Amino acid sequence: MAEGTIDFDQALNEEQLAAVQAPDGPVLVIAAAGTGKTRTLVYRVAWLVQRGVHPRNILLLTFTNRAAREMLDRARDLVGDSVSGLWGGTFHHMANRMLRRHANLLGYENDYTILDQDDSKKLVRTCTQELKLGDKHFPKPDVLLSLYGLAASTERPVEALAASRFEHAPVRIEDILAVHNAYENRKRALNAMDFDDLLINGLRLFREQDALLEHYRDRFEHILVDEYQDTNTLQAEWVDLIAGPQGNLLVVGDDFQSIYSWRGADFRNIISFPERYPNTHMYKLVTNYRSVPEILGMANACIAGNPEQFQKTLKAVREPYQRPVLAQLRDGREQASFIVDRVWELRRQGYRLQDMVVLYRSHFHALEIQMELSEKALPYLITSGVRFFEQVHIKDVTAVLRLLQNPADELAFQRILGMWPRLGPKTTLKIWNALGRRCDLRKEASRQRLDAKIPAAAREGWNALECLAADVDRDSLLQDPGEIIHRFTERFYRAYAEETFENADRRLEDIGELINYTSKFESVDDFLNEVALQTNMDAEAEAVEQGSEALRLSTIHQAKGLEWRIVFILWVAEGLFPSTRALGDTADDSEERRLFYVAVTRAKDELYLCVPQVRRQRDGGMQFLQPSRFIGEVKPELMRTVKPNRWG
DNA sequence: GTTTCGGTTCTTTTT
DNA sequence: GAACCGAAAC
Repeated sequence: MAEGTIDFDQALNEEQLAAVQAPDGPVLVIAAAGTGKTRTLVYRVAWLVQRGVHPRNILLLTFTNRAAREMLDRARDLVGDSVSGLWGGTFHHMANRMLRRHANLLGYENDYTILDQDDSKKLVRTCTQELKLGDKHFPKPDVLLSLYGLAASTERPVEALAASRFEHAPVRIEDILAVHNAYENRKRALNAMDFDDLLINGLRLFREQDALLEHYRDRFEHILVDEYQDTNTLQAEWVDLIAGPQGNLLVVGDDFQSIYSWRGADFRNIISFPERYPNTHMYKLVTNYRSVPEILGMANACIAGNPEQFQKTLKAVREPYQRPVLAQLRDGREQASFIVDRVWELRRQGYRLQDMVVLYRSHFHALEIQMELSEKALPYLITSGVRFFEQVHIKDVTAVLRLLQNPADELAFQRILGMWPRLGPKTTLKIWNALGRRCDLRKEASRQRLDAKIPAAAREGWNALECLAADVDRDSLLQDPGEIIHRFTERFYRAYAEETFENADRRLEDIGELINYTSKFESVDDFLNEVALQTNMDAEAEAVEQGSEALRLSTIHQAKGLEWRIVFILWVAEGLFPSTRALGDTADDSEERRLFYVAVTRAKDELYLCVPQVRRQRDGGMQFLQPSRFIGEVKPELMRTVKPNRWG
C-alpha cells in the first residue's frame, strides 16, 4: 500500500484511533491484553510518517527481538520500505548500537565483546575461585549474577541487596562485594560488557556526554516504547533523557502484565508516568477482540485481587462460546495424556497444531508432556531453557570469531584451547598469561608465540587452527563469518564433535543452520554484534512461520504478546503456580497472579487449566497438591470442571 | 599437578 | 542436558 492511502478510521476502533492520533508531547496508552496494542503502535508509526515525520527520526523500543521484528514487519507492510530508516529494537540493541560508536568515550574499545549469561557465569565462577571463596555455602554464580544484575538494573548498591538477600545465610557480605569487584574489573580487562552493562553504559553516555545526548535528542523527534510496564530504572531514565522534558514520548503498557520485577522491572514507572510528565495525554484500550467472553470473565476475575492503579475491565466483542475448563487430574501422566487426547480431538474438529499451545510456569514442568508427545508422535516445538546460541557446540565454533574480533577475550581463548586434548583450564591459563593475556590470531608473530607454547600431547590437529588463522587475512574472511565457521568445522570441529558428543549429528546440523544464518551479515563484527543479543526464539519463530505443523510448548514469560486459539496451562497447583521459589518468604503473590493473568489472556477460543492432585518427587515419594489459589479466587460457575475418565 | 571420566543432582521467569 | 564432585589416569 502506498503512503497516504491508509484508512485509519476503517482499520482502528475509537479507542485505538484516539491513541494513534494523539497529539505531540507525552502520551500514555494503557492497553489491556488483546486490545490491539501492537496494532496501535504500528499505526502510530504510519500516522507519524503520513504527517511528514521521517522514519529515521523515530525510535521504537521493545523488550524482545520478536516484538521488534513483528512491529517493523507490520510497519513495512503499512508504510512501505521507507520505514527501514527507523531505529527499532530492544533496549539492549539500541544501547549497543550507540555504544559501538561511542564506547571509547567511556574507556572501552568500540569492538568490545558482549558476554551472554553463560560467559558471565563462567567469569563469576573464576572470580570466586581466585578469591578462594568457592566453598559449599558460598552462593552459586547464578545467584550472585542475579543479585548483581538486580543491583545494576535498580541502581541500588550490591551491599544493601546482598544484606537482605542473605540475611539468614552464613555468608559474609564483604565476600559478595569482593567477587563483584573482581567481576567488574575482569570485564574491563576483557574489554567486555554483560547485558546489564549495555544498559548502564548506554545510560552513562547520555548522563555524561551532553553533546551526544543533544545529538540523539535532535535525531529522535518521536520515541515509542512498547511494554513500558516492564522497564527498569535504567531503561526508564534512559528514555526520559533521550525524550527530554519537551519530548514526544509515547509509551504503551499494561500494569496488569508486569511480570519482570525479578529482573528489576518496576511498574511504578508506568504508574508515575503522568506525574513525571504532567501534561500527559492518557488513553485506555479495553476492547478485547481476542478472547471469547467466558475467558475474559475468568481474566477479569483472577486479576481483581491485585490492587493496581489503573483499574480496567476487559470488554468482550466476541460471541459467547464456552467456559474455561478446569481439568482435575490425578498426576502428571494423566495430565499429559489428557492434553494429548484433547489435542487429537480438537484436530479432528479442524484445529491445526499451530493453533494450540501448552503453557507452564517453569521449564521443568514440561518434562512429562514432552515425553508423552514424543511417544504419541505428535510434533511439537519447545522454546527450552537453553538458547540456541548458548549451546556448547554453537559457542565452540563462534569462539574463534570472538577471539579474532577481540584478542583480549580470555573466555573465547579458553574455550578454543580447551577443545584440544590435555589442554584444561590450568594449562590454558598459563599459556594465556605467558602470552601477556592477549592473543591476536591474525598476527603471524602472535600465532608463532602461541604455537610454541602448545605441549606435544595437544599437537594433533593443532595446525588446523593455525592454517585457519592464516587464511583469515589472505582470503579476507573477516567479511565472511560463515566461511570461517565452515572451515573450522571441516578441518577440526566435525571430528572433535563426533568423538565428544553422542548426538554429534544433530549438533553439526545446528552448525549448518548457523552458517546459513551468517549469510545475513557482512562481517564478523556485524555477526557477533547480533548473536549475543539474539535468543533462539528467532530461529524457531522462522520455523513456525514456515508453516511447520507443530504444537508449541512455552513458558508463560515467553508467550507474552502472543495468542493461540487453544491454550492449556499445566500444573495450576499451589507450589508450582504460584511457584514457591518465586514467592520466597514474601507474602506478595501479585506478580504470580499477573503471570496467571497473562497466561489466561493468551487464549482465544478455549482454555484448559490442568490441576493434577499429586506429583512424583525426586526421591520417588508423592507430593499432594492443592489447586492453585488463582483458581479458588474465581467463582466456580465461571468454569467447567472435568474429571477425565481414562478408560472412557 | 592436571585432565578426564563417570556418576549424581538439579532445573523460575530473560535481554 | 549440563554443572558439579570425586576418583582414576596421564
